[in-house]
Amino acid sequence: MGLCMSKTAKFDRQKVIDKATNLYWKKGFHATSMRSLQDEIDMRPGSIYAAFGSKDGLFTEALRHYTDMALAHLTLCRSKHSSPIEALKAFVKIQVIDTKNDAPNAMCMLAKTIGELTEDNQNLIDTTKAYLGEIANQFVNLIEESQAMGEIDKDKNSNDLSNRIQIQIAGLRTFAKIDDDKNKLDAMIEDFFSHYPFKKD
Amino acid sequence: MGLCMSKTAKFDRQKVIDKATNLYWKKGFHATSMRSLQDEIDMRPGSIYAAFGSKDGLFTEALRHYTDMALAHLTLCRSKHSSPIEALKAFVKIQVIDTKNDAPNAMCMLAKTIGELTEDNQNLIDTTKAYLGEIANQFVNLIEESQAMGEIDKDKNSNDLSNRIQIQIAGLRTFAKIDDDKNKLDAMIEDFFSHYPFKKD
DNA sequence: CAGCTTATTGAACGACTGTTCAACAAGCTG
DNA sequence: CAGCTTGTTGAACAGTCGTTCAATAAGCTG
Repeated sequence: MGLCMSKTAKFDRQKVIDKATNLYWKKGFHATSMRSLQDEIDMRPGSIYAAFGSKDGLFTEALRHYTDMALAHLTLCRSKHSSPIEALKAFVKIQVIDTKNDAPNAMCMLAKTIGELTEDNQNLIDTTKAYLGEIANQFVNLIEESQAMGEIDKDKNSNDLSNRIQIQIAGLRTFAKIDDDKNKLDAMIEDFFSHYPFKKD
Repeated sequence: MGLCMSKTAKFDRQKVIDKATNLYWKKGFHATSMRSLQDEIDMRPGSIYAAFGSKDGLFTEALRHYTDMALAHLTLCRSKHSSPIEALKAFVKIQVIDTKNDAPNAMCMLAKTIGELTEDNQNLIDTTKAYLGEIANQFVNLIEESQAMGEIDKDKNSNDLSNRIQIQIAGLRTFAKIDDDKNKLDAMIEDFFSHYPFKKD
């Protein structure tokens, strides 16, 4: 028996997920209809459901893809800066400032999802929380690296600092939707990383 | 001609708006259907549309009501604290911590709306931004009062400080959906108001 | 009570929702 | 090419969406 005796030609799964992610990110879960997704990714309902199972299923893949992009950004920032704290600052600036130009939505897709969904979609919420946790874990790694280098006080709880960074990103990206003065946003991020609890008070 | 010759008995408009606000706040604009609103406020479609015009119209009234409640909370906090900065801190704690128990949603309804809606509902976004501005103005008033009393450095820009408070509220309320450790949230709020740029660094 | 005005009702509308499935197309194996 | 398996199609489904409107009910005026 051959390993594969059938039709093989398929859509580019990664490209499809990327386009779906952009639409979900821009409009949110509820405001994104399967019809508009069909147009965006140029697939018919049958193919979409065969490949992803449901609207929830495709959304879950979009959340995963979004998280992977964020983690990749973070790794890239780390490679560009010898200082882990500078890498974190650069990452925050990308998320808060650069996102205003090129991204489908100024909001973080994960934060937006946490805010939008209710217990009616508990599994999507749980997935989203888990992915936010993955990003937070990388923050913790960079913070502990920074502490080992003496940049940050070793007495500080790395998990707590990680939480504070996530809070700033969520807050700043919400604020950026109201007032997108890039200089102001940049100054606030600089301030955040150059005062308590990151620098001695 | 009499001033009013007709049926007068009506529903309690304020109570209806309050219930509608709770549902919109909990589920968001898109996930709230007119059918579920009908059940919640116990009115038939014709009455709702006669009184509020549309789903958007009722939502606009809900946003106004939410804003009025926030402003009332702020005024109450001011009356309870001789220090304007303590009043602000108390307000933030109410918004971030107490809201976990009694409110329909841990998120700020205005921030949630800003995040959820797109240019398809530009007028609702504009209204929401204006209401966030009203709250920010009251923050500015309290901050300048605080500066006049010597609590906060007069060189600091009151508008900038107001923005920073809004950013903290948005960020903390998002974070509270993931990790609702009240002690942690309380400590972060205390930290925020007792360090730069509110206290000397 | 009659007559006017206005509030309320709820069935109904067309459009849209997420999803299904029988029919069809396409590539591999033998 | 025949035969099998799998991918793709799009019409169609039952349900829900926001909204309308003719019919009815209810209170005020005269």
